[in-house]
Amino acid sequence: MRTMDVEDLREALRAHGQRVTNQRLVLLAALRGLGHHATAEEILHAAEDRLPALSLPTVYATLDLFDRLGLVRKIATGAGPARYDPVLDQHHHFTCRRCGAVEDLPVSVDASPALRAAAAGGHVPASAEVVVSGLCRRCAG
Amino acid sequence: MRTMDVEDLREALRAHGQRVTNQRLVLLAALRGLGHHATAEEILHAAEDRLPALSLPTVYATLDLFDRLGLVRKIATGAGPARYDPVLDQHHHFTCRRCGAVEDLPVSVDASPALRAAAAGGHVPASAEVVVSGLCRRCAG
DNA sequence: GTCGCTGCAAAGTATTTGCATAGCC
DNA sequence: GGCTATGCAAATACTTTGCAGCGAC
Repeated sequence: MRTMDVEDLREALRAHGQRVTNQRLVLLAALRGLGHHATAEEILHAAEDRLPALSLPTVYATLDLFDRLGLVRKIATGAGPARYDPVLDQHHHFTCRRCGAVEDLPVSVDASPALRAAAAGGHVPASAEVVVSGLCRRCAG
Repeated sequence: MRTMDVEDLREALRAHGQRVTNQRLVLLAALRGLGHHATAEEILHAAEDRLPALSLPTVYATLDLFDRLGLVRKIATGAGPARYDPVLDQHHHFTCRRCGAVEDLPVSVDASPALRAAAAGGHVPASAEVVVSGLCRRCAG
């Protein structure tokens, strides 16, 4: 699968009538560069050398925009701050109940019955994923 | 399936060396009585006539205990406060991105590959569920 | 009687809002 | 040039913590 680069982001933003700003370009690159499911604060720090005046509210606003455009997925863990996942293909998640860590589960599960059930209930489903929760390696050990 | 009643809760608490208190008995009954995926505050209000001095920290502590004992499931929505689900059988959830509402999806999906993948990754999985997110009837309309 | 649960107050963490300025289109 | 995004400060929302007294065992 093709990875999302700067040009793709420009296009996606324009297609939705959103402005192309440095903050948006750098923040998506920073999240992707971190290579894991980062928090807003981690993304802020990762981008600070390129945007020294960057603020946390901007990070939240930008990630929220990306989430609405389908460029990232916000993952609320229930333990600590939300994590953000750059979406490149369909995958599922493990989340630790104790520390809030999130890890990808590269398995294929057919969740379409759940999507259909949500639609049948009158809702407008956007995505379906399997969430496994428990204790991560670290917290269990 | 049999529903969890007061006697079951007594047993479950004793089996884990936990004390059987009025707050615990009333709070589980209140959550079950509400008939939906309630927030801590909703549960507090639902129990207030039976326990006028009940406090929100106690509600949180009690729901957290129930969650650890597997009597309820905490559902972090990412929009608004967490919801709590009295667990009686295996089911999945729809959550609204905008208002945080949670609804059951009475479908059967085989999520066991995801459980196995988590275990293979060194984690200790406790449960797996399909989470469909999107806009609920109300927010979409 | 002991130890854990509860209630209260307070703090802490995560996230959002209001407003003035800067910067994209 | 108009209008949106950003940065800053502050506020809000949610949840947890510390401690003293009560109640289960």
